[in-house]
Amino acid sequence: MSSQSPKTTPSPPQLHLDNQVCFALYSASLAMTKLYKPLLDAIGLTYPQYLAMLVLWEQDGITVSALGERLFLDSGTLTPLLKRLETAELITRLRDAEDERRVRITLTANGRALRTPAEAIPQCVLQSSQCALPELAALTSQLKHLRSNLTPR
Amino acid sequence: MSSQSPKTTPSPPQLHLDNQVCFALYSASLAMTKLYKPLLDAIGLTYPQYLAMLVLWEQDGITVSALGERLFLDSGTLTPLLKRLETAELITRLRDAEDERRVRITLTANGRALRTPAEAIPQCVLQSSQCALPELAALTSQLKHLRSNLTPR
DNA sequence: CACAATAAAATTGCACACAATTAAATAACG
DNA sequence: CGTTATTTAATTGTGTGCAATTTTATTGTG
Repeated sequence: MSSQSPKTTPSPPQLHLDNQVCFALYSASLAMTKLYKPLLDAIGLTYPQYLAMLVLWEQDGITVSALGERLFLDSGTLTPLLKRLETAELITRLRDAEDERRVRITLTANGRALRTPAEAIPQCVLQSSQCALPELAALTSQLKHLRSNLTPR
Repeated sequence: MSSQSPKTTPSPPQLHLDNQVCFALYSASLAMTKLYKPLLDAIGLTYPQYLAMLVLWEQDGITVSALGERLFLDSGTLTPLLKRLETAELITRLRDAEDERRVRITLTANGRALRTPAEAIPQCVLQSSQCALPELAALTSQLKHLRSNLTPR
């Protein structure tokens, strides 16, 4: 004799949006990307392009597949992204003479030089995040742990 | 007099990929989506469509903008997504008679019925994540806190 | 009531993500 | 040595995300 419609039951708590880790993760990640947007616009990169550049600043001359392993992305995502970085003259894409299947990504002078303005970004993000550094470090480590649990070997 | 190339300096630690919260967040979120993929394929939803359905199972008849506020997504993302859910006959999209600018999203019988198989998913994800529930709950709350700090009011 | 300001969706254009397939090169093996 | 298997990128097609613009409807103001 409730006033509710006879055919519907309330959604169970385990299905509530705000109880889902997956949504907290998804929405926090999108919010983070939006925070980076204006900073990256200033140096002409998109967020995934910035991640690729972070790897290249550490390991120049890496192959597409090695880059993909660092970023957890495949050639379907990376090939067009890298072509755009090439068009922007930040990298070159060259077949490896040793093994013609491989494509090596090498920074141009422009690409190397872009690191200098990029070095200011992490500090900038830290401040906007309104979070303490140790808190963020702890979160990073928990997220890596979760990621490694979620990623099939 | 080092053996290194004279023009390059090692990338500073604050730029290292594995020291970035943003990348931990980004890569964990993508890994989570991949974990959901086979479960959602079984009920014919993509991951963002599933999130929209979670909201609708809680609040049927909501407007597009209210849905967007829950999901932190705008009409540019939601309109095509909702059209696909309409084509799949899970929802209807109807202009509000009170205010013709608004579009109300209402579940169809199929859409309501889909909740039952969906109820098994969270348990399933929990197990695959190899994480303890309290750990995930704590992470969820930290992520929400971060998201609210990152989201401009 | 006219008319400017505001609000809600939709549209357009660009850049991811990713599954699935294809193409080319190398490795493995009988 | 030749054929099969494997590896590496590229390609194709679908579905997001999001900025910017457009369209239509409502609200606010004189």
